[in-house]
Amino acid sequence: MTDTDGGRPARTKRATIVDVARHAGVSTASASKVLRNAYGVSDAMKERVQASMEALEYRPHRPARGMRGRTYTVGMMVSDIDNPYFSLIADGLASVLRPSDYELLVSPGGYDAASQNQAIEALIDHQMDGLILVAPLVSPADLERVSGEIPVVVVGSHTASPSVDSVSGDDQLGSRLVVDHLVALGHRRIGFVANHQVAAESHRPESVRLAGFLEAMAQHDLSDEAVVIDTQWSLEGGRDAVRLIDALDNPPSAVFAGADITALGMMSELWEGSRSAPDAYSLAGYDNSRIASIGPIGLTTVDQSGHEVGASAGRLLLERIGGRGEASHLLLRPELVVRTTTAPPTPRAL
Amino acid sequence: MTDTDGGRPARTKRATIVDVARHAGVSTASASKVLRNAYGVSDAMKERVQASMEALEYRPHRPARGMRGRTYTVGMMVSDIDNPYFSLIADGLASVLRPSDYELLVSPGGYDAASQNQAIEALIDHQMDGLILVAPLVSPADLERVSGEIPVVVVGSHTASPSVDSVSGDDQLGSRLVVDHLVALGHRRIGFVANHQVAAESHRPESVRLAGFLEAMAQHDLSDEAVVIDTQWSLEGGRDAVRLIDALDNPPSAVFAGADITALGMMSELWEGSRSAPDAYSLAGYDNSRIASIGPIGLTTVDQSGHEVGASAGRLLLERIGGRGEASHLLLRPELVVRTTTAPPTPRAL
DNA sequence: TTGAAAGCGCTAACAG
DNA sequence: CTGTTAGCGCTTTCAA
Repeated sequence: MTDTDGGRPARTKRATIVDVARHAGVSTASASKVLRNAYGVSDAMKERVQASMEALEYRPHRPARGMRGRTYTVGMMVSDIDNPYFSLIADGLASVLRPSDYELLVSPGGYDAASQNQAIEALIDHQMDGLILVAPLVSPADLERVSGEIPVVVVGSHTASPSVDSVSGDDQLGSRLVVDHLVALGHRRIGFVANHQVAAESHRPESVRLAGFLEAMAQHDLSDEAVVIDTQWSLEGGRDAVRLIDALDNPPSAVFAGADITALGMMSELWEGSRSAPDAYSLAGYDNSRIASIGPIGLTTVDQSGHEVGASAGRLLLERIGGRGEASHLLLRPELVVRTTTAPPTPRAL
Repeated sequence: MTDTDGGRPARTKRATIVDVARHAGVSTASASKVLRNAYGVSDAMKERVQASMEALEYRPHRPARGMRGRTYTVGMMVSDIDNPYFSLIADGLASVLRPSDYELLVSPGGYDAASQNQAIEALIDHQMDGLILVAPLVSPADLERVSGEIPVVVVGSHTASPSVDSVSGDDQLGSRLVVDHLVALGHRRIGFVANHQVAAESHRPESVRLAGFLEAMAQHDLSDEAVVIDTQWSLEGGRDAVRLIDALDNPPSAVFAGADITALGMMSELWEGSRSAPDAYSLAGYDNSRIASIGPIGLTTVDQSGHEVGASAGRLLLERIGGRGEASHLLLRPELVVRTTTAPPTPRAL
């Protein structure tokens, strides 16, 4: 016991709950209770312990907490951290987590089901208290399995699962807003850039947006004028879309790109051919990512209020962790943001 | 036990290393050694244990590992997950982490020193094996303290600390590339948009880029033509910059925005006044974020190869965790990417 | 209201 | 080369 070394400023070990308890002259069990705001501690003890925690600069060791109870950490799985929309979600999430003493950690899961599954498992292995999965590519069955182990809120996918909470924008409505806008402008033949899917999965936003597009066209008696371009929702996919449209016999006068990123790829490709929207054709995106508002871009798009989505997801997750039993599904109302890439159809010289 | 009930989703408890050991008929210590690829296990045992791990779908519990040894997780602190450049870094990082069995978790630390410090502490509390701090706003003293507890690689800040590794672009050179390019185009009076700092901190990229700008101007005998505009590196700061430049008696014919995000703000503001680059003045950014390459934007900028930065940072961190003692500092060579926002000066009608 | 003590799943001495 | 055993820092019965 060479503990009599007092005076050395170089304290290298961090304080544990045992140190706190000793410093406050109480048992570790009591210190733990104070730490967790648990039931049954006198105010006097609470104060004393908290003072000791401050004095020792005590910070609980999360893995240790995780061994028995909670880690007070929630994990968020995204495909890629570079998505302006995800960032808005993270912001909203953070805003509800901050006041609670929960903390957020983000895992970039990549773009395929296998690597996303791995990312999710890693989050579980870390003993997170709950998970936010943003537009996950995993199968419903996997989702079910995961939600058996840990509270899960899915963002972006339209699930009605009884074991998973969800928050998403009303993509059906969003598509209708775009079509209504384009039709009001005078367009009749309208294209939709679809995100190619191996298997049609009705719960994914791309499916809902496509369905919404087709339905809205039908409501305008324009089913015959709906043209679906099948590529990928990405910069490169947008470029492909332009080429595919160019190859069409009867091209549309307006195109709903399905996602901002696709619209940006299209704008880039058009630009390289010395063309632009809305001159070549009107163009609308979806997401209202920050880039869409930059002057020279000025993309007409649909805003889904990522911040609100994230905040709602956070609230749902906290409720779930707190013990709510039944699943809760939120559908948020999107809004159309009209900018400069949509205009009445250009009369074509024949 | 109603375990024979075919419909019930079976296992609810996950396998532990004890289960694996029992299943393989060995001690937990041996199972642990196999798990860690540790020294001194016969091939026969290794095989048997690995088979058991597969059979039981064993996945190590990270908090438990963290209690005694490593968590095999590295944490990355960024201000905001929505930064295209950070995403490139994360990609590069992931590419070197994947083959090792390390995993990456990202913490959005926000835009002030206090919240970043908190994020860093949280990462430490999670018992991460190492930290990547991207352009951290924390003080050198705090950095020193942190690096005493855990291996740290700083990305983006030019530190020469003996206890912290670092990887950054050669911002001094980057600035010179831009100035050389603009001067070669025929510009003489050139502006630099500075990121306002409360205290001048020479290690921060903004300081180095400013210094590099001034030095390059001096080398061209153009010190008198260097005009520094003091705002913030953000979309809004870019807008301010345009207004500040408009108020100048003798405005520059070219502006180096210091960062892409600032240049984008400037483009937006110019656009709203029906102006654009390079007509109003030539404009260059820094970072080569993905948006910069979008056709209608076409921003001339400096590429720092985020992927390479991230990969290098990952390698350094792994080495450090592996036991390397002395600090290592990498300076990566940036490259100029010329696009459409820079051109020879427009002759002004007087 | 408080405290003693038994683990959580894993790793790291140390024996055999 | 393999096994036994003692914790890591915390939470949680269960007594006092």
